[in-house]
Amino acid sequence: MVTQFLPGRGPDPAAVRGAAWVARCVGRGETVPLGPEDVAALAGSLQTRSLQPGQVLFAAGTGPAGVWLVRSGQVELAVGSGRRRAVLAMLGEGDVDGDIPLLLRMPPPYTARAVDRVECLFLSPEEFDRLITSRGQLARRWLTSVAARLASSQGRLVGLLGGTLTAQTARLLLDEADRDGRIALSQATIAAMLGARRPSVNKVLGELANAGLIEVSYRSIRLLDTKGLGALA
Amino acid sequence: MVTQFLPGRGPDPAAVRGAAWVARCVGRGETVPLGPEDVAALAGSLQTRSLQPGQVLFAAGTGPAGVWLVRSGQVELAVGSGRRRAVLAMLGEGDVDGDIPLLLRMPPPYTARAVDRVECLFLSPEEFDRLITSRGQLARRWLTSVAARLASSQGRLVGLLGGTLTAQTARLLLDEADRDGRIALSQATIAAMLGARRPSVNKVLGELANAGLIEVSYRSIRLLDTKGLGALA
DNA sequence: CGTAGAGTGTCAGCGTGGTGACACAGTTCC
DNA sequence: GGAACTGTGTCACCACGCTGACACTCTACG
Repeated sequence: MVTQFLPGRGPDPAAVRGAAWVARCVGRGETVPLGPEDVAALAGSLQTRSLQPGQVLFAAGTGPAGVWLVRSGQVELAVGSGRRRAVLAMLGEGDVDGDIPLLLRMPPPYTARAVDRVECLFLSPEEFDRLITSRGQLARRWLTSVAARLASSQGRLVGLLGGTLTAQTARLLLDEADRDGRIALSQATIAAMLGARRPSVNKVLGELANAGLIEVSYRSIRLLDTKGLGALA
Repeated sequence: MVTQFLPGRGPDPAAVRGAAWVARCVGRGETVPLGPEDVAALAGSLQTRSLQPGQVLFAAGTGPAGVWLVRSGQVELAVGSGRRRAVLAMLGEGDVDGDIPLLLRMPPPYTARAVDRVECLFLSPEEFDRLITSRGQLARRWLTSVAARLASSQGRLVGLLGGTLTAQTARLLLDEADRDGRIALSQATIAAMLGARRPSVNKVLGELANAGLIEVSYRSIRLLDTKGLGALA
């Protein structure tokens, strides 16, 4: 499922909407606004792609695939599989990945896999290179996007380095919750994000639920007491 | 101790050397060469600064201080103190930090502190902003620098998520070793980088030394068998 | 040279979290 | 509606790493 801008036939409306969305979501708009030409250049390069649950966006160790921008659904960045699976991050709406291997010219160290059905925008390696090289504002904006990811990665690091499993779990829940205080992750995935095992995470979640801090249901957790969780973390 | 380029009196030789050094070290030179004008602009903005052991480059939660480029010595990026100290990274020659808070317009989440006597180059927030905004090649180059830091942070994340303390230690030693296979860190610092306690790390290092994989001395470890360590990790 | 401070080696006791396993609940799809 | 699958709750046993402590060694510096 691929749609692409065809030069000479007018811009693909889906790509134009996608470009406007990128202009809002990637990096910090407040400080580095994108001009109309930047958005138009984006619209000419973006493809839209749909992925089935379990489908791989790019695999660890393979040649660089391209840049993915998630419009809906969840994407898991993980290393290893089975009992040794370590989850680096979960991408949701507005998140970007795949650019780092291109910038550093090295294969991605982790595998990106769709959890749900996922709708993405996609930039080929060549298009990404061209855009970053030719459009200064876009490069500047991309800089803030990568910086934000670095900050978030360092945040995870801090979360993992300190405290008991309860504290780590509390922090992770606070970090991963969406606006409404919901976390749509299986307990196995949460365990893989913490470097812990599922039974241990299950026990901790049970305790947090008993304390009235969260509500646990199937593949989903709701935060009830953000303050309380913060105190634990 | 501050030297700065004084307009009208010709460029400060130290700043010019510093700028050439930045041109070599920051980001990936192969793919994004800096032009002579870029280097000149850098030379006009860089200050050189010396720091005593224990001195703070910037502190967690304070307003953004500026961009630091380490020319010699070690800088520790840490959160918390005492028993709860978590070390995010150790900066050595060629490493950069302090730009992320500027790009994201938020206070740094960790404190940067000199371990040794440290020689740095420094860019004020305003100069950094000006350079990144006006010099496209430099922004592009900086993008690869931040991308490299993100990759390294994710590497630490993977290291922490899996395996026993022995495996984590082996990975950390491999990551932190310099060209000659030396690691100049106290065992307390290694522990703080692993989210573990010093006695545990000491025990692991003893085992690794007994196995002939490393050699442990005062504030310093030498790798003897990189392959063997890799097998453990 | 001698002292203060930082870093290292080591230990017994304890507790958190891992292991492996099984039963059951919720979801999906035919 | 029922089968197949994925996710959750729970348990007894065990081990790895934490705690707190103390003695010793190395280095820096007056």
